[in-house]
Amino acid sequence: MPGDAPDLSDHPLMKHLNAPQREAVCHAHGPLLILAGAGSGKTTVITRRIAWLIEEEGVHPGSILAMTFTNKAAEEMRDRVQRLVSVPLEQLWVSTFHSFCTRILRREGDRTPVGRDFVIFDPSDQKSLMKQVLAELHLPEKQFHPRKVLEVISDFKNRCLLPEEAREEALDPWTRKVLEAYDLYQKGLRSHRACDFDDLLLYTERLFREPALQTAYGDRFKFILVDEYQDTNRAQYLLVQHLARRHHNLCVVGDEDQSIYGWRGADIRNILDFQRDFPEAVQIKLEQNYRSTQRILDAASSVIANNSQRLGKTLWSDLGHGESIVFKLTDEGRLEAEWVVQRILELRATDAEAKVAVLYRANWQSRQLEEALRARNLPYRLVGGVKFYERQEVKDLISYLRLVSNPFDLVSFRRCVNAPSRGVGPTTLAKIEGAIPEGGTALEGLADLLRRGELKGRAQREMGRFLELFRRAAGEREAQGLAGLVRWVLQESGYLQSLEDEGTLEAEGRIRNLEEFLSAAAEAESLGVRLSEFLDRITLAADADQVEESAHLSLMTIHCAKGLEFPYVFVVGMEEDVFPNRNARETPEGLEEERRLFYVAITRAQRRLTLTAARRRRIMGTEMLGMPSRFLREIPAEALQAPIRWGTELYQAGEGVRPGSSFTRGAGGASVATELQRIRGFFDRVRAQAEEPADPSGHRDEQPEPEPESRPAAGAWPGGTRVRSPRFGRGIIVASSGSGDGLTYTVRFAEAGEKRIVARFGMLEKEG
DNA sequence: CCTCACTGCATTTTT
DNA sequence: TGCAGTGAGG
Repeated sequence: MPGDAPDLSDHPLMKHLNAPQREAVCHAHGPLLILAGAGSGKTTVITRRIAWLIEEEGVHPGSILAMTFTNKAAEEMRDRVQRLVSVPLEQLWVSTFHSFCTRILRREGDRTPVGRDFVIFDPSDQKSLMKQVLAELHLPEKQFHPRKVLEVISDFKNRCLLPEEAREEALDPWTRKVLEAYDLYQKGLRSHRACDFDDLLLYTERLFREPALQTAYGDRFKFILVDEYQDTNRAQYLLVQHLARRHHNLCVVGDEDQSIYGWRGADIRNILDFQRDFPEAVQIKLEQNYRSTQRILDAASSVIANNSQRLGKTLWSDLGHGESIVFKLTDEGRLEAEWVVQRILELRATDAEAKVAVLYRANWQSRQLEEALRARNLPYRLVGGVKFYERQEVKDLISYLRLVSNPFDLVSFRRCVNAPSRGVGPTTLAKIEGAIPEGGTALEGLADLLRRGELKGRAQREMGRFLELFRRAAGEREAQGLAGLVRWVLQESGYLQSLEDEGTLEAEGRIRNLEEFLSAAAEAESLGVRLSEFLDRITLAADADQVEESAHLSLMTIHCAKGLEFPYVFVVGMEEDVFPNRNARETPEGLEEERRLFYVAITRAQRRLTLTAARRRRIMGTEMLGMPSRFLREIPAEALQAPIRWGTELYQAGEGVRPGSSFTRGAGGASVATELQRIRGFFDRVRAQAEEPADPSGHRDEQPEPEPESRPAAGAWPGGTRVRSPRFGRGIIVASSGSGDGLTYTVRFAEAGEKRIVARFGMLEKEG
């Protein structure tokens, strides 16, 4: 192989590497695109390449910048490089995009609207600020759902558009209103001296547009490496372009088939177009998989082959064919969970140490699994869900610390001023906020109010103490360090006391959480972390960061599982509307992303993959019938332990029932039993007409049997149709689903935002 | 101003 | 199902 002289294979850094991997490791200069299939030893290649640069090319660690998406990935990368090289790596920049940006903004932030002592707002802070904004603009939350508005704003930010710049994108009245909210929201953030997650990227990208800074940092980072490049959004893309413009030593690693963050603004084109951005780029494909058996890879390849947005890779393995993939259809969600638990118990009987993961599409699906696991006393590790730092008591405590760190943070002020309860309600709060001097802080406003004697009774007494707390906090911070400050705040605020007074089991749990927080602070302090950095870390901590790979049984979403591997993997909830998710189903791109997600799920498995579904399931309190996921059809029959007998299975799963229709037992309509009867009758008629559908070898050919729920029925209005509703006014059809009586449109109304309208009831009229 | 109870509504996925 | 937002009563 050219460029792969035989002597290189003997190099310690090349040990156990295949030819493309070696090529990637020693490619030092010029742009490089590494298309790393799942399980192809990507991290090994990246870390050895960094080691190679340092040891063989003599590159100073301080000139290397490596970007990842999670802290965990960053830490692992740093650790592994450190084991390979002989020099200390303090100067090496390995960090997530977000912490990289935070670091830059803390250094150079004088040039941004929020200065360098900003706080980072997490989603709940964003939401409370947004509510404030919507109230101020008199926008009803019914039509301007705070989360939805924030989503649209986030979209703009991910594309590097500030309010003024997004104007031509905002065509309909609804979006124009959102733009007003965006503008006010940014002003709010500014006066709080706060950044949300997106601002970190956006502001940093702005900074790097300045020639002076671009040159300074571009010069400094002579070698840049980006992991998970397929997940970068526009802001991240531009950021990297700015930095790499100088030296062109940009190595990006990614896999377009594992791009699963499109909804967060990730743009798969970034990786698809890398060759266009850097025509001289070298492309290396890593296709040998060291993780899974061939059977698992066959299934994965066959599934992903249904996607169009690809560069194309074919994974192969020399680990042998391995076990067949099992699919189990159960009657009901609870039985599915119990079946999975039963299989795990059997597994444990032969291999007590077996590492198992149960993966699902959305967090709510963990509940039934947890119940089944607890019933059998099986310990497990749940990843994601309610995060530690988002718990009420922890957030309360954090709000004190944030206010100490940045007194302009009004959201935190509002939170801690009445936690524990100090008799400050909306009235007093409004008074305080009204007293805030121009460009001043809430604490100053409060001090003013007290001086003028405008607070009476309990409020006066409590607020005096509250203010005193913050007067002394700075001193305590100096004198006691991080952990000392936390302990002091817990005591002096009366927060701990109020929990102790409660004396309930719940309060005890909260106290334990606060103690855990305290030890986290102590640990950070021992590492020399200061308050503001500690707060940054907390808010930028990700779900994926808390994965313990030593756990024997892990429950997590597929998103969280990306990058991980497990000998035994269960993927549960393989049903239409669950996976693929109901909302993603509407568009081809959405469906392709779901399929990539399934691909990610499959390729987590090393030895054994089990897929399960349920015919009936309680979702949001109502009984739903679901059809098996269309993705199951994309798995080759040869890879399965037993063929999926579609005719029969669909029969029992309730083909012919409108997905999304629900039955309330007895009440006013059909019971589940009579509904099933109806379905059986329907299917009996189908079976009478059609040939025996259970032919195991033929089921893949009878394919594209119309899928009534995804294809709008004939006569349905296509997307883009302008309509009028008596209730919501003028709008435009964004999507449609179902057929017949179930035909449902998703309509973006000019005034009312997006609504789902059942055609039969909605009285929609076409507009000329 | 706080607490409790009721109702109505929503579930993707996360740095 | 469970949470969050609202309203009545203490």
